[in-house]
Parts: sequence; C-alpha cells; structure tokens
Amino acid sequence: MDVLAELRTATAPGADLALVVVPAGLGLAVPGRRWAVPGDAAGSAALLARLEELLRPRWTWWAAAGAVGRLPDPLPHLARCHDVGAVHRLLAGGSREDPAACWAAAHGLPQPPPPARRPAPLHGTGLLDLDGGDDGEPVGDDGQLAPAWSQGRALGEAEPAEQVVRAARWAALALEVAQRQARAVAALPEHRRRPGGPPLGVQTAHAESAAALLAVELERTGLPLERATAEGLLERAAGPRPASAAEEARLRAVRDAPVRRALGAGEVDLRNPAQVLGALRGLGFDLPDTRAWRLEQFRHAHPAVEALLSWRKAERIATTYGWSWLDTAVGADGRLRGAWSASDAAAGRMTAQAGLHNLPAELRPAVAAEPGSVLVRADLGQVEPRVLAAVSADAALTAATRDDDLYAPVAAALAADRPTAKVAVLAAMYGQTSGAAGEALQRMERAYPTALGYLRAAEEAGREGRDVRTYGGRLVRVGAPAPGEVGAATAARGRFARNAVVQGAAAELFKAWAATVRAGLSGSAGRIVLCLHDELLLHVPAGEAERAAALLVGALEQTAGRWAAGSGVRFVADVSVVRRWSEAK
DNA sequence: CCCATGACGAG
DNA sequence: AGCTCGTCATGGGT
Repeated sequence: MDVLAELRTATAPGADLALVVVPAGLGLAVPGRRWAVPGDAAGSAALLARLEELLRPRWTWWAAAGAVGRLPDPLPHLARCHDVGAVHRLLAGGSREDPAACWAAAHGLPQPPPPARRPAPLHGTGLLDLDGGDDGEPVGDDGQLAPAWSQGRALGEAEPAEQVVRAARWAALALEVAQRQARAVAALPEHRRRPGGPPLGVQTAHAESAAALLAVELERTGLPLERATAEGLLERAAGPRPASAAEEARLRAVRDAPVRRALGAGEVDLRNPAQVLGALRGLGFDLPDTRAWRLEQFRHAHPAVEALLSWRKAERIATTYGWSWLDTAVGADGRLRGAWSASDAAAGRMTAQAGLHNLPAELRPAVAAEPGSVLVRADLGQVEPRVLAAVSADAALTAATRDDDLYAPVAAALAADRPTAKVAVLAAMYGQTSGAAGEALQRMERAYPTALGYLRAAEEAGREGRDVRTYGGRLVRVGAPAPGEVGAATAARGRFARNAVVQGAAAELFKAWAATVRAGLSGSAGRIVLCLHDELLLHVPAGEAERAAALLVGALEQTAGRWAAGSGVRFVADVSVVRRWSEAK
C-alpha cells in the first residue's frame, strides 16, 4: 500500500504519528505531511495493526475514544500514544478535554466557551457555517478552533471523500497541539533531581495517555461476571426478581412494613430522610442526621435502629445494584460494562460507572474468571503513605517504607500502637483535625517534619485559593475563595488540596503501573479487566497465571524505579491468583 | 426538566 | 468523620 511505503520513508520508527478515524477511513499526519486513507472500519483497523508492527509510532490523537472507539473488535494493540485531551488535563487541570480547549491552551489563547452539552439544533443540512460563519477552515481569524471542527460536525457531516481529507487535516492539527504539549510537559518543574530517564512530566504525560487508551479498552472488555451467581446473591440480598412493576411495588411494601412498625410511625416514608429523622426523634433519638455511622452506636438501643440499618442495606442492593442494574450493565456475554474515565476532575484518579468501582462486597463472589482462565489480582500496599514519602522526600518516612508494613516503624517512631499510627498517618493525609488523631498528629510532626511540611504547604495553598501541582505535574485547581466565604469552606479547600497532592500522585503512579502491565500483556490473551485506585485485576488464560503474577510485580518495580527514581522509597504489591475476585486475600 | 441534598457503595 | 468517586430517591425550584 502506498501510504505504508510513504510513511516508512517519511517517518522514523517510534516517531509521532497523528491519527483520526472517521467512518469513511482515516487521516494520518507526521510533521509536514498528511495522508487521507479511505476505507471501511475493518480496513482501517488492519492498517493500524500494520503500522504498529512496522513503525511502533507514538500514536497521537485528540482523544483515545474518538480515535479508536469506532474500530471493530478486536482492537489492535497500540503500544504508545499521546492523548491531547489527557495531557491537556494534566497541564491545565479541570475537566475540559475538548479540542477547542486543548488548542487554546497550547496556543496561549483564552479558553473558549465550553461546548453545549446538547449540540445546538441544526438549521441547515450539513452546513459548516453554523457558528460564527466560518467557511470550513478549522482555525478562525481569532486563532481559535472553529466550533464546527472542534465539535465534530466538520468531519461527521462531510461526504466520504471530503471526510477523509478533513480527517488528515484534523490529524495534523492534533499533532501540532501535541508537539506544543510535549514541550510544556518537558518543562514542568521537577520536585527534585532525578537520576536518568525522561523528565517526570513526560513520563506522566505518557502514562496518562496510556490510561486514556486503557479506559477505552476496559469499556470494551468488561468485567467477567457470572450471571447465575449474581442472581443468587441478589435474590438473597434483595428478594426475588419482580415479574412486574406492580409486583415490585408490592415487594417493596412488604420490605418496608416491619421497619415502619418498628419506628412506631405507620405513615413514615423510609426513603425520606427528614421523615425518618422525625420518627427517630419520636423514639427519643435527637440526631442531626440519620447516617449509618451515626446510627451505628444506637444499633442495640432500640430495635427500630437495627431494623432501619438492615433495611437500608437491602434497599441499596435493590435499587442501585438490583435486577435492573444486572439487566442493563451486564451483557449477554456475562461482562459487566460501564463507561470509564482516565482521570477525575479532582486529583486525577480513574473513575468508572455501572458499579465497577463500588460493587458491594456481597456481590463480589459473582466476579469470576471464565472457564479456562483465572483472575490475577494485585493491590498496592499502603500506597498513599509511601507516595507521600516519595513526593515529599522525607527521609524518616522513606526509611519506614522499607518495611512490608509501613505502620510498624511509624508506630515505633510515634511511641504508639499500630492502630494509632495508622489513624495518625491517615489523619495527616486527609486533614483530620478532631478526635483521637490530634495527639498522634503532634508526634507525626516531630517524627516526619518534611512530609508534614509538604502537606501543610499544600493545605496553605488550598486555603488561599492557589492551585497546586502534583509530583507528576498535574495541575489541581483549587478555585478562588468566594467573597465573604466562611471559615468552614476555607478549611475544606485546605483539606482538599492537602489530600489532592497525595491522592493525585498515587493515581499517577497507579496509572504508570497499569500502563506497564498493559504493555507486558501485549501478545497475550490476558487483559486488564479492572482498575480500582490501588488494585489491578487481570483475566488471563490459566496457563499464564504465573507469568501474569510476575508481570504485576516486575512492572511495579520497573515503574516505581522510574517514577520515584532516587527516592529510596519502596512500593509493595500483594498478588493472588484466584477464580473469584472475592477469594483474593 | 434541572439541581441540590441525603444517603451509601467502594477506594 | 477528615479525601475522592457514582448512583438512587426525594423535594424544591423552575
């Protein structure tokens, strides 16, 4: 094929190669050249696989979902990428990742208005001059991207031949932004001198990009779940599957009745917290709210409390993780699928919908490997305090990371027991001020002044409304104080920033680890099927279990060695090979 | 119909 | 009782 031959002479292996996929084919771009390649989805996927094999490029796209989301299964394994949207969010913070925002930031222009959540009604048919009368040019007189392009209409509404030509042009623009971003991440401040390897900001940009691609793959792959097992667990927790809406209402009334009686208020709506609060007051409980942790201490004081708490638990399963959840979120192939985001708006953790991140423990036995496969699970041990040691360069806390159980040396340093040490460490990272943590925090200050100083500096920035940057370079926007803001809001911003520098850095390490594991699985049938903040779950052929377990450990060693280079901080992972998720540890 | 609130599942 | 997320039900405002 012509394009292949031309690309081989036009670009070196490993170089940036911009990609835009449209229904009519794809657009490719390298500096100074671009190609429009007509073809169907299968042809486009085949070409990508071939290019990957020949060139191993750094695929560059506006967003992974838009670039490969339309390609048919199975997606070819693409090893390396630069995701303009993901890198923009790293550099600029916030949650915008639309092309117009990325373009403006890369060119030092003011942020354009966010795209309408619902596309504006179309007054014409396929016209490109709906917004501001542009003439089909992607860049307007003001230097901003034309809305018709940034919102996809310029590509989506063009005739096939024109569509691929525009795709190539669109790819060239992504490449230009990516190159500006690459300079920006290389110039991010390093927290301290780091021996060897690419700058940390560059590492983070690559890991964030890989995570964005992984998010697309996770969404396709899904989490293997045994429907029959899930149905059994659901039946036990929330009752039998209702045959109709009327039946559902009847079962609900049956569940409610004894709790209402116990509360001594036949009319109370259990789903209305204000009414529940009133009923509890009638029983002599004077409470500010009816949250479970608050009610817990009265569990044995009155049978109604116990009844309410267990009702709530069943109600949670029945509503959020009930039969309708099973029907909508679990496919005919027994895979639980939900949308994934590679980074949340706060500190950059991965998020997932459809219960993937908050599946109740009772339902987890249903998550099981398919016949012939196993689940290989790994979770990072005490990752946040270890991350704190690395990012703050606290020598004493770094020494504590050499222990498998970090809290043991911390307890020794604080002259406290292990539970107290754990509370003190968590309180420091979350900004807790009250309760039993107070005294222990004082000792933390003395034992780990550098780490605590790092946290205090972040908190101070947050209180003043100054943005903070994580160790890996992510800008965390704090937001200016509102005029006349009350002290509680200021304190909340301080706690947010204090926690964000730890939680955010941990998310960066986690994503870099996940990216390394993903790379190590290329060529295997094994897949990452779940990312859960500090935990990776792989689904692999049974014969590859040992290899996968070794990969998880080796990838952590390799990743941490780059990420925390020279810090001396040790990271640990607990790995187990199981049939069911619930069997791990 | 959108949004804030309370509540709770997970890390 | 300090951080983050997603989801559901309710009730008040359009």
